[in-house]
Formats: sequence, C-alpha cells, structure tokens
Amino acid sequence: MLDITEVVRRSGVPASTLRYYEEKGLILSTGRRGLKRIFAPRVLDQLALIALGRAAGFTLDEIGEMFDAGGEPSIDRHALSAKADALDDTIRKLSAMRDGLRHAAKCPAPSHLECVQFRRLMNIASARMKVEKQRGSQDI
Amino acid sequence: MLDITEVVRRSGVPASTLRYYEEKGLILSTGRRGLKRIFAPRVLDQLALIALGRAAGFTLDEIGEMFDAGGEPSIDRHALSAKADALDDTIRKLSAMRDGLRHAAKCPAPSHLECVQFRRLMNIASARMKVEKQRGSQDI
DNA sequence: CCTTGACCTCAAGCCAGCTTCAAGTTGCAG
DNA sequence: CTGCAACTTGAAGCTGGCTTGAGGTCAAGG
Repeated sequence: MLDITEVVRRSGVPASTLRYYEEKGLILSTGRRGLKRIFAPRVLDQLALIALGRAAGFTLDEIGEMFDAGGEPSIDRHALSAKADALDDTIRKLSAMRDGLRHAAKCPAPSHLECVQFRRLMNIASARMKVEKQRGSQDI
Repeated sequence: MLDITEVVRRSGVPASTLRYYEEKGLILSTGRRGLKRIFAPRVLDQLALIALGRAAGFTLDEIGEMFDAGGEPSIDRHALSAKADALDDTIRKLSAMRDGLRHAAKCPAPSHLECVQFRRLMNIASARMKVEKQRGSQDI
C-alpha cells in the first residue's frame, strides 16, 4: 500500500494529477488513512497505461471508456478494435509526415511544394485525413 | 487568386481559422481587395501541410518553425531531422498501443495487467516515453 | 445612389487537461 | 500534548487552438 507521495515518487505523476484522475474515475484510491489517500501498487500500472493512451492521442474520456478504474480493458472488444484501427490510420499519417520531413531535410529542390516526391507524401497523408474526418475519429 | 470564401470551400478550413493562422504567421494573404483578403492558390497546399503537421501532433508554433509562411521547409535541416526522429519514437509508441489494444480485444486473460504479453507491450512503450521526457520532445 | 451581405477587427469565450491557491485537517516526531 | 509538514478540498487560473459576437466597412447588384 502506497501513500500519494510514494506514488508520485515512483510514477513521476504529480499529486494534483493523481487527484484529478481519481476525480475523473480513471484510477481508484483503495482507502484513506485519516484524510490521506492510500493506493494499491497496481495503480502504478494503471498510470503507465494512461500515459500510454495519452501519448497515443486518446482523450482521458476515451481512456476511461477503454479501461475501467481498475485498469482492466473494457468488455467492449469491438470498441477496442476500433481504437486500434484508428491508431493504424494515425500511424500511416505520421509515417508520411516523417518521410516528408526527412525528404525535405535532404532534397535540394527550390520549392518543396512543387517537388513531386514531397507532394506525393503530402497527398497520401491528407487523403487519409479526409477518411478520418468522415468517421469523426482519432483527431490527435 | 482566391477570396477567403473560395479558400474555405476548397480547403474545408473555416474562415476564422484562416484569419487565426494568418495572424500567427503560418500563412500569408497576398493582398486585399478593399478590406477583403486575397489568397494565392498555393495557400491550399500550405493548409494541407499544416493539417498534416497538426495530425502528427505538432503545435502550430512548431509547424511555424518547420515551414515558413510561404510553406517552404525551414532552412534548418537539422531541426527537420530531429522532428522526424521524434515522430519515429511516437510511431513506436502508437504501434505498441495498437498492438496492446488488439491483444486486449482478443486475449481471454482474467487480468490484463498481469498478462505477460500485455505487460511486454506496455513496457516497450513506457520505456520509450521516459526517453522522450528526458529529451523534452514530442509529447502529443 | 443606396442597400445588402460578405467581409473585416478586436475582444471575449470555450474545451481539455491540468496546476495553483487559499483555507482547513491530521498523522506523527519531539 | 504540541506543532508542523504533509495532506485535504473546492474553486479559480492557465495554455493551445480555435470560435463567437458585436459593431464597422465596402464592392457590387438593382
């Protein structure tokens, strides 16, 4: 059993954020010693999961839908797959952006907006984006 | 030469956003007819580029550093490469997240936080994240 | 020439995700 | 038992990226 300071020390997540997450129902404190929250060690895993989700561009609400306050994945396997698909699209966009940047860093073309290769990368990614807008998903 | 309504129609970007981007120095209007802004067709490409950057998790300020108001990549090739590297890290995290979600959608384990495969995916991604925090980069 | 409505500006507002602040409580070292 | 540092709460504040609103200007059609 960990007090909030210990959780802060081990996770690097500020106390204010822990209280905020608890208020939002993303984590649970297992009890109180007086006023003070007590956490089960498992909260450290949940925090890692939340950080991962945030880094993947999900909102806190979405993460809340994917995992319960105990950190277990939602029963809705279909929703989980849908999130995974959304991530695939995002990954494709990011890859195009990365390739575009790498190309721009190398290519000596006078105007990149007119460089064939650069435009091709741009188009791949922006075509993807329109698809996503239609579906209204995963707009990091 | 396009007026703002035409740019809105062709790009899907709201007029308020166009004015905001101009104010921020991300795009340029090439002149005025009376009070009204006139844009060169090239602004459509720049908007696509900005949308791509946003989707890749860059802030407007970062995009401003990567590309000048004409849409040409920054002269600082080193910075462009650095952004590309940051994207590589992000892509790795997202891939781990995606795999984790796909696994969670399938795996019948009672507790995923104790599922070896799930934990392995989590760890890959959170190790990556610490590296990024140290470098202070790309925290979508 | 006059109206109209598309554009303009500037300021304020909104949402997410936190952080900060003021004021109150309490476990525990001395 | 006392004191104080570490916790607590609730509300307000902040940043980024826009959107909205009030009030003003002006180009073009009738």
